[in-house]
Amino acid sequence: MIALVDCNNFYCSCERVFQPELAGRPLVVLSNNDGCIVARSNEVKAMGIAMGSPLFKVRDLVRRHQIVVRSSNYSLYGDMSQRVMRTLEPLSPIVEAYSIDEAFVYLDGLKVDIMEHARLLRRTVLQHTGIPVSVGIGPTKTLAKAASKLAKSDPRHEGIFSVADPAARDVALERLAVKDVWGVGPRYARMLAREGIVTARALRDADLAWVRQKMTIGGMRTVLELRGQRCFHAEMEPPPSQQIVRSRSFGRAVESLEDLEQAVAMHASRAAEKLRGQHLAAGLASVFIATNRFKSDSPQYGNSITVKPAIPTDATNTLIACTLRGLRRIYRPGYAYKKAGVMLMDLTSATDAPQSLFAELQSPQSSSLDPTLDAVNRRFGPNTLRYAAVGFEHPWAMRRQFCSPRYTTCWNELPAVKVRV
DNA sequence: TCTGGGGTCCTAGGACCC
DNA sequence: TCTGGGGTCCTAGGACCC
Repeated sequence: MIALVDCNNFYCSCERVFQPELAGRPLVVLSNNDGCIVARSNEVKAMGIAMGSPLFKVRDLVRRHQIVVRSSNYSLYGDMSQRVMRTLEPLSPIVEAYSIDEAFVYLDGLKVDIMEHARLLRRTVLQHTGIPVSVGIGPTKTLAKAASKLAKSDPRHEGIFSVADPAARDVALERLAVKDVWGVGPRYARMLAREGIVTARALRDADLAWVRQKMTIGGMRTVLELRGQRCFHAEMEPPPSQQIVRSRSFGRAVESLEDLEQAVAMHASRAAEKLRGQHLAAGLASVFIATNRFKSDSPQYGNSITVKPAIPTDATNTLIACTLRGLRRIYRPGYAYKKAGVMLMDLTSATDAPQSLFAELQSPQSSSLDPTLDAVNRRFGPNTLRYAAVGFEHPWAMRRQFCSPRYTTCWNELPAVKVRV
């Protein structure tokens, strides 16, 4: 069996650990710029305030119910998450940290009473960290997730629910809405509802070939998992990242190229830090900017461009140089920009990249306006100049660059207001 | 003028997760 | 006035090569 250990209202619970007087009081934690509600205490959930609600839309409720409002503190949550995971580790041979607030705890091979062990997990995490958790138990990850939803649905379960028993499973899955199944998002839920499938049980019993056709291979795996067949296995160490994104909305819209340059340079530098933290090098760097998509009455513009360094790199100044060149090409004056970001892609192991180049970049004698280019050209010869902004190796790649909407689409000419980044 | 078959790589778009 | 920030996977189709 697998137990999913899920921290209740995680960010709110973390805040309460350090401010116990918040216990029992309605509490929300906000996203960046204090824009949206990203965590709600049970009291707030009971008021019907939805996850992701913009704060300004629920101001009245917040005032009326004296809801306590907190900005988010991600280093605190990351630290608390680690404490929870470390607490779980001695209690199971395999603990897979799935997200900041969830872990799959494998009970296979443990000679214990499963419900008793679930109570132990719950009690120990609460004692060691102060975080309340729910535990869902099932033979597959999807069923354990389903069980944890049910554990939270009724306080009489005291935070623990099991679908280990096949006979009880039918009743349990009948009670679970199909939209609450792991792997079924809003789009699939709507499609399934049109087909008359509204419960987890109905999805489990649906025709496999039909599911495969309508929901692709992932949907098929979900159904098999609901039937008790394991398709999603434990991943002990996370696979290396395929992309690294750093982006933020601005607190206030900006118009000037200089402001955007500052933001993009900062994002590039933070993204490069993340990159080096994972010992990776980036083969492509993308930069994107966008206006405020919620302001449908003001002119909209959004664009992105992908820039290719001559060689995969993890050097901050190279990545800043690339992204700033890209930015200058997509920047259009006269718009109120609300968001900017940098994405690093085509990631490879940094040990495969020529380290000495980076050593060279560190050295203070690089002097020209673009020390990165200097270093690259000294090392690889002047032809390496097809570096950065317009750097594509083949004529057809160049053509694609100018034809592909990804690189060139500007929405400001279109009647429909649509911003893509 | 019309016409093959097999393969790879890349991208866009759509879905999902937290 | 004020609306988050990361990620992944799958599929179809286009462009290329021989």
